[in-house]
Amino acid sequence: MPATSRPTSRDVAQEAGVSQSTVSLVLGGKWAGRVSPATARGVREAAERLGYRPNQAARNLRLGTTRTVMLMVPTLTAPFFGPVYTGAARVAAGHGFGVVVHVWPDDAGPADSPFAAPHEAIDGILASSMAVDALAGFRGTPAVMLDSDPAGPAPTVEFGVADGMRDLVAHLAGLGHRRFGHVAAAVDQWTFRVRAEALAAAVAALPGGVLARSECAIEATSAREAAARLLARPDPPTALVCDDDLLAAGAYKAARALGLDVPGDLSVTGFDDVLLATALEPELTTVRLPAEELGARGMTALLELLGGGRPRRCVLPGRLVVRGSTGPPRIVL
Amino acid sequence: MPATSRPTSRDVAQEAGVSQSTVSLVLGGKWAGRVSPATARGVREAAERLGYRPNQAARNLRLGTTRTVMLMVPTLTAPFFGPVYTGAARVAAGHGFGVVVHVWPDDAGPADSPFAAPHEAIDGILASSMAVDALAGFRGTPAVMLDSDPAGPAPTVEFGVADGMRDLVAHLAGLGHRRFGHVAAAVDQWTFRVRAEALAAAVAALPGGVLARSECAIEATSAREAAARLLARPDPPTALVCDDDLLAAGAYKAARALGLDVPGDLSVTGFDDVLLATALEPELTTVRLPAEELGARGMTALLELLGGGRPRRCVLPGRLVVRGSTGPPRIVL
DNA sequence: CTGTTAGCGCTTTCAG
DNA sequence: CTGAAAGCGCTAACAG
Repeated sequence: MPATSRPTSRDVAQEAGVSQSTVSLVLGGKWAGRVSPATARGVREAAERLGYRPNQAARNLRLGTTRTVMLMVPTLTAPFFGPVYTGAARVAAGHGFGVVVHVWPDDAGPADSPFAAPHEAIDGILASSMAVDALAGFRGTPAVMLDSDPAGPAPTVEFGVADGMRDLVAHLAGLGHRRFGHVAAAVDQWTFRVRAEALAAAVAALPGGVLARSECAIEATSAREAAARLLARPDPPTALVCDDDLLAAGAYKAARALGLDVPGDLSVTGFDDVLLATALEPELTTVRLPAEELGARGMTALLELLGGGRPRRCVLPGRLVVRGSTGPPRIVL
Repeated sequence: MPATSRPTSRDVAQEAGVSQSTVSLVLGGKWAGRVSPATARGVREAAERLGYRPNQAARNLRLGTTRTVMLMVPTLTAPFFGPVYTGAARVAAGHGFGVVVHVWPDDAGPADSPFAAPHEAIDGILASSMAVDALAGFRGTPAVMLDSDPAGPAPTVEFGVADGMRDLVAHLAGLGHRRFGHVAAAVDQWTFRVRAEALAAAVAALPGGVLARSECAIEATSAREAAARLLARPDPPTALVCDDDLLAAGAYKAARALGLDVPGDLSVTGFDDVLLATALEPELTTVRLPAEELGARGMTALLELLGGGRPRRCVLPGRLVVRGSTGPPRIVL
């Protein structure tokens, strides 16, 4: 049962008194010197009058295209990916494309239907925060990788995480910190490797700088334990650099359990600047990563790729946002 | 340029030595006594061998269907809707359906393409946390409403928010609280109206129960101010009931600014149980709303509706989760 | 400058 | 029990 039967291009042709192909040319925007301006206007008016919208299924069949792209993300429960989707979907919609999200690796089993999972019918892939082997099994499908290793085969849109980390260390060093602790996400993603390397390099470049590292899952409880391990060391760090805002929340808990004041006794920083950052007390000094723009730029690049272009690598700078969780280290008498 | 040219049903027919229509019947599962079991098996094997997947565009064109449903949400930046999408998409994928998200009302302008926005080509709508008039302009399209007023025309899947609120008040009353403050979301949504009514009723039913109310945007700073207003009253509340976990984070800030200990001087509760609830210190007593299941049940209902059925109203219970943010009120001497 | 025509891959009568 | 044929709405050759 078709939904509400909508006008077809034949109806428009009839209304305008022309042939179907003329309608197609005009509405497809390819009438440069092939259709008279007067006719074109007539067609457009007829289409308008009838409220004509082309049938996507028919276009897709004819063009061998689906006007659908897949956004691959590692999870949707993390607050970071909602905005990425929003940005991607916004740009896609502007070009008549839909976006389906695919969580990978997937916890759920395979589809229990005789028909294909939706990712069997896509024109392109936007893969966020993935290793390159995520695209295995999709060989031949145009893809753009987001927040991923730019050394891979696909074009990328990334954040300037290394610069962000350097800014963070410069900020803390300027306050007088020298002993740093890294509450590191134990997740094998490019972005976290870069964060770790940039942090290590920046601290090493600092006269008298020392860095200890403790790993945890991206989850508050695990982060609290990792932070506690760092703080239990002899000569504990005066600043905890966390790979993610949520980890910083765990660090706050560890500090509070030890009776340490943030930022009086301990400075804490996050990364990403999600909603949580301002929900915490004190508000979190962090590096803002423009997630929605990542999605938007990624989709722009993918559409360019689908159009036969070769998008250039794009780096979106992260911006240091100083709030109340960082301050000068307490002088130990 | 079609992506990788895939085998068609004609290829399968040839491989199996039968006609295209036979393939269609077998693979469509409608061969009950119309095709011999032997032939059917042959067709299936041929399809398997070739790795055949039916072309959705052709199916859609023929059937006048799109196998796409639209999920309408008020925003994607709130952490609540990611899981809703996940649940909906999981069920949809199991039936060969894709899900496109549509944020409404939309901040962005109209599409800048001559072609339809994707929501022009959908089989059904799943509208979450919306007023019924969100479906205006989609008259005729089957729809299921999520977390919305069940009095509307469409089938609904909702949370038992009223029961959850009653449990919360019972918990607080059991601890000894009588003076309540409601940090209320100033958002015109069914769920918040129900929360407010249930809270008011539960407090009114309590001997000596009093309730003050203060509204705010769903945002930590605004919530902090609303909570501060409540706490500045003569005879301030001993428990702050917040419409949302994020609002509770704001309440924490207000308490801390006044030097009040949570839960020693002030009990605070949230609603939803998002990630934030355990990131706060102390961890938040709240009502868990199974967001992913909301999406899954909603999609199940919508598919039933699309199949000609009439899904029954479904209520998913919320569960009180007691953590560290609630305790007995301090006795004022 | 405009119309005619073929066909994308599939489902579904209708004959055999 | 199986095959032949039509047509969903659209686009792109190719004629005129």
